[in-house]
Amino acid sequence: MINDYGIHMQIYKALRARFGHRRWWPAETPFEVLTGAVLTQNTSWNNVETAISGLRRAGCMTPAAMAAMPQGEFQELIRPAGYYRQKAARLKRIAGWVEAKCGDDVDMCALAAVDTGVLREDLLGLKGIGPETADSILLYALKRPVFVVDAYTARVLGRHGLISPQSGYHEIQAECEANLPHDVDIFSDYHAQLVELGKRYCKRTEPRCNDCPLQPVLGTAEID
DNA sequence: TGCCAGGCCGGGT
DNA sequence: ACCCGGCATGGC
Repeated sequence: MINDYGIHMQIYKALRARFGHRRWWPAETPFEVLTGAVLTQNTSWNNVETAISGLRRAGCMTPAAMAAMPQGEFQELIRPAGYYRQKAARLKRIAGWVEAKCGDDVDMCALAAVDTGVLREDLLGLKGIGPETADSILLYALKRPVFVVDAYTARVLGRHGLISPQSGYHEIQAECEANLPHDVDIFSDYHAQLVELGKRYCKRTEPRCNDCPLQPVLGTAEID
């Protein structure tokens, strides 16, 4: 059977045929995924890349180096990513937490032993890590089968009537996880595909998806 | 040139 | 349990 997993698997196949396999998350190490996940909060990835390059050049893309860096100097390094005073304080504390758990290990191997649910709660307990950031770290850095919901996901699925307009993070996540195989590669690539679709066809400033590649899958019953 | 980008926190209802 | 203002830079 092809359609065992329902509508989301069909959408995924259509998007993948259209866009090809996406390479996500763009990062050299798991610790860099974590760093990027915090820096990209309500911020364009282009700005985050500038900040990440600076951190790499400064030798600051490791838990111990980041935790030890003077606050003012660290602020200047991440300034291009915006909200730099907030993010500097939070990210340095998060780096300290990682160092306490893993030492100066950019692969954060020690976290591999921790149960996903426990790890998620630990991450959510850190100031500066909310649901999306926690799940991005779990999926893209630590390879746990957790579906990530972001602004693109909610907008794309909402405009196609696949979720109710008032559904929150966990409802959207549950809807996707219930209709896909719990597989890290599927979750990763599907999320990346939805972002690509959003960027190209489902911009926030436009009232609806134009020329949407999903129409063959969804039929004509488009909802706003 | 104002609006937006791969959210989260804290205080208020 | 929601709702809101604040946080800040760079691109279009």
